[in-house]
Parts: sequence; C-alpha cells; structure tokens
Amino acid sequence: MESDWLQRLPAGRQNLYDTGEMICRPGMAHNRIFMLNSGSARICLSAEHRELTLGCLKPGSIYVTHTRAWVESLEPTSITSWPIEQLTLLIVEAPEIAITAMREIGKMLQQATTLIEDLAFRSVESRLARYLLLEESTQQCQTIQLTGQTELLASLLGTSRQTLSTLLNRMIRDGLVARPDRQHLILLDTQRLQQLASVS
Amino acid sequence: MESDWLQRLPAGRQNLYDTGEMICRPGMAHNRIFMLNSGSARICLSAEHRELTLGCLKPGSIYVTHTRAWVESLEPTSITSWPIEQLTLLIVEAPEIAITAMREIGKMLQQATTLIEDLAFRSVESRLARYLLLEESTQQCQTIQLTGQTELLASLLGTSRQTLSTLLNRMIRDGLVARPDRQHLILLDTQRLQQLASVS
DNA sequence: TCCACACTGTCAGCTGGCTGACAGAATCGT
DNA sequence: ACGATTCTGTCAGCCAGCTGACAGTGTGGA
Repeated sequence: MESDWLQRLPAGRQNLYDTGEMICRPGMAHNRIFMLNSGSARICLSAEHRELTLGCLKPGSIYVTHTRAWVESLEPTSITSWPIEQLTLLIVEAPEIAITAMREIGKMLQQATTLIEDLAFRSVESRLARYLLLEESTQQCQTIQLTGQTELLASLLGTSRQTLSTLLNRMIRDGLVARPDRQHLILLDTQRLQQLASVS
Repeated sequence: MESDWLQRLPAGRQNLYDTGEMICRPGMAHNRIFMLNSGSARICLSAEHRELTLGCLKPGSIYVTHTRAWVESLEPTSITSWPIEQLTLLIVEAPEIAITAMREIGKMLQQATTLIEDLAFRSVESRLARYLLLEESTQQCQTIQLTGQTELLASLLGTSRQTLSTLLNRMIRDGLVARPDRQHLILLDTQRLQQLASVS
C-alpha cells in the first residue's frame, strides 16, 4: 500500500549494505527518506555501552534519516532513497500521499508511546511476556520464530543479555513456554503470560 | 504559525475545563484534533499508582485525542476542537497544511525519542540536569520558573516525588543551583550540570 | 577432527531508585 | 489568627536489574 505512492516518486538512489553496516547514523549530512527493498535492519538508540532497539525494518518499510537513531543492517540489505525535499514537492501535487505518510508516522509515534510506557512502568519480565504474546499474534503460528540471538532480543526489551537469559529460562522451567530449538519458542500457558504482561 | 492554518478550518467546537479535569482519555469515542486557546494542560501516561508526564500544552499547542495518553488541564483551560476528518479534507484542498502538520508530529516523535533515551540510558540525576539546562535555554532568563510543584516535575522526569526532592536538595547543598523561592531556581554551575547531564 | 570463536546459562555482589512513614513548612478558608 | 489541608524534606529498608566472571555448549573452518 505504501509502496504504491513511493513508486510515483522520481527514481531514487540505490544502496547496498553488508551485515552489520550502518545505513544511517545520527547527524548525517542529508535528510533522506528511504524504503527497504530486501534484507532487514534495526533502528536503535545507543549510549556508551548500551543499546536499545526501537524496532526492525522489513522489505517495504519506510524510514527517514534525520532521526537521532541509528539504522544497522542485520543481513545484506538493499534500500532506495530520495532527498526529503522531493517528498515535500510530491505532497503538493498528490495530497493523498500526505495522509498515508501521516498515518505511517502516527504508527511510529504509537510504537514509541508503547515503549515509553514499558520502560517507565513495567518490569523486564512483564515486557518479555508482552513481547511473546505480541509475536504470537503477529506471526499466526503459536510456535514463534525469534529474530537474531539473545543479545538482540535483550536490546529490544531494553535489558541486559544476562537478565533476559535468566528470565527466559525461568519461564521454561515454570512451563510457561518451551524451546524446541534455539530459534523457536512455543507459548504453553497463554493465561499466565497474559497475567505477567498486565501486572507490574 | 500553526494557528494560521487552523483558522482556515470551519468553526470548531469550544470546550472549557476546570483545573484537574480530563480533556481526553485513552479510548475516547471520537477522534478529534484540538488547539488549546488558554490555560495549560499536561499529556500523561498512567499505570496503577504511577504517572509519567510526556509534556505540557500551552496556548496555541495542537494535539489529537486518539492517543493512548491522557490530557489533564492544569488550570482553567479552553480548547477548540474539530473532528479529525475535517483535517483530512482540508489537506486535500490546501496541501501545505500537511507539511506543517507533519513537522508538528515529527517534533513530537523527536521528543518521544529523547524520553526513551533518557529512560533507557540515563540516571534520574542526569535527567534532572538535562531538564534544568533545557529550561534555562528555553526561558531566556537564567532564573528558571518551575511549572507546578515537585510532584509534577517528578512525573515529568519519570521518578518519584521523594527521589526528586532528595536529588534537588543535594544539588542545592553542593552549590550547583540555588532556590530563591519555591517556584524558582537559579543555575549556578552550568559546567558541572552539563557534566552530570552527559555522563551516565 | 580438532581448535578457535561466538553464543548461552548462571552466580555473587552491588546499587539506584522505589516505598512507606513521619515531621516540618506553606497555604488557605473562615 | 488558627486549625486544616496540602506540600516538602528526609530517612530506613528493600529489591529489580546491572556488572563481571566463568564454565558449558554450539558451530565453522582448514
């Protein structure tokens, strides 16, 4: 749906990135809007020795470079980008684009709000439970596929590798979830997970 | 500048609120855009027994009701509101409005990012220092005016009343700031505050 | 097949910040 | 002018989660 209007833009610049390369970093020279064609990337904030992943970009996702966040490719990734001024011009010509774009930004704001709520009010365990339930409903299957390893998930939940590992293994011991193999998790006791997710 | 284009909208609905009244709460029936005419209000998230203030609205500020946040008036306040659909229609007719609106939303996203960074990476003391320095540069004067009392500032920094009080008084004892009276603070040692703000 | 290296689990120790409690200061209504 | 109410400062006790350390488990290359 979004790609629909992006295709009407004049031809953009193509770029390829290797695993781990930075697609953009804060304070980059030019303000561009880009769409991810293939591969995947994570949006993250970072400080001294910590990182927090705000979200992941998949093929079709749109993002802008002028943020205070970094974007790092997680696998070989290709993007198409345009200077932001072209978007402004196009909006004048085809206003319905603006509405779509605003909806996109709104979604991001929504996501940011959720994250703020989580960080401010909820324990790591609760955040983990919420994440699991959310993933279950996003991927239709009840066996959920983890992206990357512990480290990445930890930074997605805003915690340390160790804490996440401990918590996850406790959940397994308590029979809330099972892990058939490294990359997959099965939610066994949705009831109790929901309880964990809502309380504190 | 924003009020400029809002005035071109068809006449909106006027509403008055007393101190402490809720202007909007999450999951409200209709999705409206509003502008604050007079008074002030705070945007906040809340859980069981805690609250986090995301920001304050002043005369001229624009906001929408469909968020997961609450908006509470801090003093007798008047707003004008329009159903969100009217904005959509107007964008089609006068596209430059969209650009302004997107800039507004962008600013909010920026603010949200800062908050996330703060909550995830920084200590309360550091956040307090940042806040003070920011207020100093916003209000031109170096004697800064506090809005509301300790409780409100605490929730703005995402901490408890007690912690904030302790920290602030320690800063006073250490000569970083002075407090001529309840409602005002003078920054004495900007240098050290900057240090606190950047580290940890 | 074996070594190197990256990922994972777990533990002990520490600490920032929360909570509840309470006394002192301001402010307000009548 | 004096109770009542709200706001403020401070303290002791507690705990979630961070850190560093280290052993165990994969996994891949030559």
